[in-house]
Amino acid sequence: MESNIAIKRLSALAQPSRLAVFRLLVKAGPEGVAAGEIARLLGITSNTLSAQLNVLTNAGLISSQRDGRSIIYAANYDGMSELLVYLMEDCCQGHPEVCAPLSIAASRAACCDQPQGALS
Amino acid sequence: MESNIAIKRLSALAQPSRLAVFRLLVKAGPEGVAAGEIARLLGITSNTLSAQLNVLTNAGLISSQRDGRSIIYAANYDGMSELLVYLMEDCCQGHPEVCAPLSIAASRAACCDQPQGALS
DNA sequence: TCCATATTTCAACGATTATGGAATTATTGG
DNA sequence: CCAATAATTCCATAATCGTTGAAATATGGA
Repeated sequence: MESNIAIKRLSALAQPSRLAVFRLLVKAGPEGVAAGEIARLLGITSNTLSAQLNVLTNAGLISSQRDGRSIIYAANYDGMSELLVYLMEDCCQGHPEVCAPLSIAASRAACCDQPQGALS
Repeated sequence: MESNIAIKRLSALAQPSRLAVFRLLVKAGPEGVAAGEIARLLGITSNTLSAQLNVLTNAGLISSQRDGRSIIYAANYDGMSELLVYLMEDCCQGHPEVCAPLSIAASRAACCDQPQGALS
């Protein structure tokens, strides 16, 4: 992952409305939520939300798909995953003991009951 | 973790110089790096760097300690860990299959060879 | 005390960004 | 084709942010 893409994603998430939108979509799962409903749920005007959705999309954090008159937005889990990897990837250079808590936190925060054998 | 703190940390990291500083300190480990050396390594003027270090400090991502004439900065791994947990904490509400790759990525990116039994 | 080094603070400029009103495009149903 | 709904684009304004020169503070050594 390139630095400028990481910046783009961090910038996209570093704004209250966009972070709320992203977390809403993360919670909503792969089915996604229509733009209008996002606006209603978060109390944002539609044109402002449109700009925010555009930023998140350009950052590769969400994707969209038309469904009739609505456009459905969904979180891009791969994009989020890449960012997390980027933020953590240099944490152990010569100091594995330092970021052990980080590793544990990541494992615990990530999915509820994943089999630990999943990591090759 | 509160939303505004997450925003503060994401904002702090969402800037090229600051992300570079943070990753440098993450790589450097707990011994840290003096402000002047950070400036030299990254080619940033000292006053600009001082402002950046202040932002990272206020976000709880780094901490400092005087050593003679120099001030040594070091990454705050706990602060980073909290942010990662916050970003991931809602990813599995009813859809564990979706964020399994994220969990695997987190485990793989985090420390090199941590014993898997470390997670309770 | 005086000087050099290390870092921070202050003030100001230029650039970027978030926001909302108004107009525009796209889709559905009558 | 026309009206209604859904979302986006355009434009202007206000606010925030990064950067730098210059001055100020803190420490160590002579």
